[in-house]
Amino acid sequence: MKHFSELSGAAERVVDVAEVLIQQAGYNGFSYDDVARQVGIKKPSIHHHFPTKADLVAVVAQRYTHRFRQELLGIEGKHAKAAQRLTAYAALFEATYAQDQRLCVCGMLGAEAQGLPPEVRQEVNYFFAANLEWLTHVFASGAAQGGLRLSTTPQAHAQLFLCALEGAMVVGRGGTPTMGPAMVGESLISLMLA
Amino acid sequence: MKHFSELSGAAERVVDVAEVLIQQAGYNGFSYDDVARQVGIKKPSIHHHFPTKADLVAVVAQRYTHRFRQELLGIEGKHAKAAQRLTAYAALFEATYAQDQRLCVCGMLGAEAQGLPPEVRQEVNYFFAANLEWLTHVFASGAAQGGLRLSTTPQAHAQLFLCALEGAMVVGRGGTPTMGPAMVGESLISLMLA
DNA sequence: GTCTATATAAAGATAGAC
DNA sequence: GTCTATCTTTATATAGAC
Repeated sequence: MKHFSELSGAAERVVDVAEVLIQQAGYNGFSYDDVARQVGIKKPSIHHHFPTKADLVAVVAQRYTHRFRQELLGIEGKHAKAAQRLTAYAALFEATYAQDQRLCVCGMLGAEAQGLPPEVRQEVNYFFAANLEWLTHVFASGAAQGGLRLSTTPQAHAQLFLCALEGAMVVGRGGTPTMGPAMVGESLISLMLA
Repeated sequence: MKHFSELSGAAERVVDVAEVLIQQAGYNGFSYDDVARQVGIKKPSIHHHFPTKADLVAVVAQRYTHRFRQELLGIEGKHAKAAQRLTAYAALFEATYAQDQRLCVCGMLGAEAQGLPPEVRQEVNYFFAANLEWLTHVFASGAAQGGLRLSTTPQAHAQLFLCALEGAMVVGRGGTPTMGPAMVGESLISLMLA
């Protein structure tokens, strides 16, 4: 598969637009023509960069995951305590959601997963696995350092935290203003403070 | 809008099939022809019962929400303690998820909400509002009775609980086996036991 | 890299017969 | 209530010129 680091300028603009469209409407909710119009080129030019829709979306997910992992490293460099890291982690989701209630790319694709091409599913899966691994480490450290009080395994806390944030982006999108990821994350963290 | 209680036998079979298709692939992931084939009739017959796709999906969501509220009443009749009610509530999500990782109808439609017809969005919104109201009451009761230890408002706990369960159905659908709604719910409940 | 033109299939929806 | 036939639009994708 193509790697996002090898994209030309035009191809990168295509990925930029496709990413937002996926966050808004999902894999089945946008077309090559939507992308073409927003980028300002024609449909066949999109196919030139990404022969199939599966190619395009896989690269979108790949780049999204890579950037997310960069953010995780950034959090590790900026915060020492587990609770601070979790707050910063929730803020990543909040930053996306604050832009017109955009969804996590992989949250949206995860919901649609059953009908997606394998290469896309694989990238989505990798995103969740990487996040769970990172969160598991944070919870284990928090428990060891005494800052967090766990009621079960670090793995289960990681799963719970990720699910709560992904869910926060889905719930209430219908219209009624509800709590966003940052507040949901804060509620959960407050339950685990030692 | 049509009410699900007025559906003919054939129309109800259409709704049955559409419900599962929505859970698997979402609003944009299935077609009238998919429904027609599975029901065993032709496409125009579906249009006879539901002129537009928005009509059909709105009725699916409407019936889904009604049945969910019946389940909530059932839980109230079966369990007195807040913690028990929350476990039973999580089991509702687990029962759906256990069938080929089917999603909550309104979780899926919530993710797609930005591109959906207003009448569908309204039903989805009503589902979330009804669930949050019920959960808020359970948490308030649990705190008053002393069975649950809340770190913030009952409203925030309700939001957190619903988000965690909806998220649990999305995360890990990519392939890696992770925790389902029942386990995520149990992890969260264990954090709140007094 | 981008375009015009085109192929092919599928989508949502309607008309009108039975 | 169901069907065949059809309309119209859109989707993904390709061929080949510039």
